[in-house]
Amino acid sequence: MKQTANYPIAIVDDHFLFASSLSKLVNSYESFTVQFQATNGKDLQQKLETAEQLPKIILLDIKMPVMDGFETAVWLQEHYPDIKILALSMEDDENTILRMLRLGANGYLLKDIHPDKLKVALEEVIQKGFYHTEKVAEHLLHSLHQPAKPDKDDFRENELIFMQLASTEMTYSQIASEMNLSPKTIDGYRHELFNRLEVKNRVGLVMYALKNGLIEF
Amino acid sequence: MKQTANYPIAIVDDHFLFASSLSKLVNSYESFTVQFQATNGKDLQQKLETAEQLPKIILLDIKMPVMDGFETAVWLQEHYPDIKILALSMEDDENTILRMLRLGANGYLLKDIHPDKLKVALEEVIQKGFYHTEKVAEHLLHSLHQPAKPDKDDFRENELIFMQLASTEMTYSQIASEMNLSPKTIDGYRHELFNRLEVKNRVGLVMYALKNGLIEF
DNA sequence: CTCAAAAACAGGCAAAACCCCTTTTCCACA
DNA sequence: TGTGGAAAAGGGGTTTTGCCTGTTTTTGAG
Repeated sequence: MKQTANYPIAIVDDHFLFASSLSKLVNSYESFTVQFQATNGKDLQQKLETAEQLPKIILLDIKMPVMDGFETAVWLQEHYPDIKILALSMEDDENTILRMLRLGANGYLLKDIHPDKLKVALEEVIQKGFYHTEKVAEHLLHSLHQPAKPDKDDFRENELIFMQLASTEMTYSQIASEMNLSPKTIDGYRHELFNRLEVKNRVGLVMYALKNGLIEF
Repeated sequence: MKQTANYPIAIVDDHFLFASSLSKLVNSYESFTVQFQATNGKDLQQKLETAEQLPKIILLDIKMPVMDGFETAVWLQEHYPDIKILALSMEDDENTILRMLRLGANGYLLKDIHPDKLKVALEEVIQKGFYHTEKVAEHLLHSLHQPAKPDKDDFRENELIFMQLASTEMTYSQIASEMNLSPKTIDGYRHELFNRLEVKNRVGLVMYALKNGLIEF
């Protein structure tokens, strides 16, 4: 048996089948061993507290119930800054990637990569501290030329509520009473948002909000 | 080494990392061996043609580029009716499940199941010819009480085009000229759809169409 | 070829959406 | 404490949408 360093890995993904399969794959790499799996951020918190040994790298899914990848990354940065985070996601949405990297992820892998890349990624994160695929780099470069997509933080609470309600069949005056505001204030919200987002009408506003994840549908 | 039956399996999933990981898992079951992986339906077609041995079961993802799970299931039914299909998806949307089962899938697994269930599912499909989790059964029972969600086939081509255009910032008269129809005809489409879909206005129509996958956004 | 169903088209009217500009209210902060 | 800027509210308009009640044209089965 060869004597090589063996790094403990944790996998956080709500898709149990995927997480388990991925474990098998990671365990087949001789330098890495999956220490535990968690199904969301909360679950991870508990498992880290009771762990006798901390994982070196956490493979972190983004879309999860209860506590998603973003929240988890923030929490990890605060409580376990030494653990490297490798985000693992299907979303190749530029905003998502950027957001995750800004939150301190040491790499961003798309779930459709070749398994060999995962091994390389793990190794590079251990050695260099980070890893990025060409695809992610490409996306990042692209996003430099593309105007930044908006975030929920770019809007006031009332604006978000208004947009959510604008996506229903309510008239503006109904929205006004729902929000305990004058119809004229709603008129103002609309005008302001139309201008800022460069949309021409209510449908345009709703589609914009949906496309950018500002409202649920 | 125990001497047990060994069934060949094929995996069709565009997420290469998941497919590869899943292979490891399936290969760890002594009665099953992954014969090949494909990244979409087209890819599967080619690999089946050149395969010296046909897989007994195909683990089939639904959302895939090029040729998705639905198309693939139809094609398989026609060309290789003996191969069992186990649909494997994240969507627990009732319509999707029903549609897949109607297209001849012998089982429907959600990607967040426990890996043990996959083993059971594979075994049962071999023995009984089908397998369904409680969750799927539950969804199916639920769908009996829930009115059936609409399909693209429930709409005429023009209605779908109209709905797609209604989700833009165009006015109805602009939509009319875009579709080379009189504004009054568009008026008629709208009236008809509002009635049938029980929506009150354009936003309601657009949201309905989006929720039911009738239009892209 | 015939005829009934459907699809397309139409006028008119009220309501809602949209637009521009002004005034009041509120609150942070100097 | 009063003041400047932002949020809220208002007045008064045009355009678009939504909803009737119809008529004409197209389509397709027999």
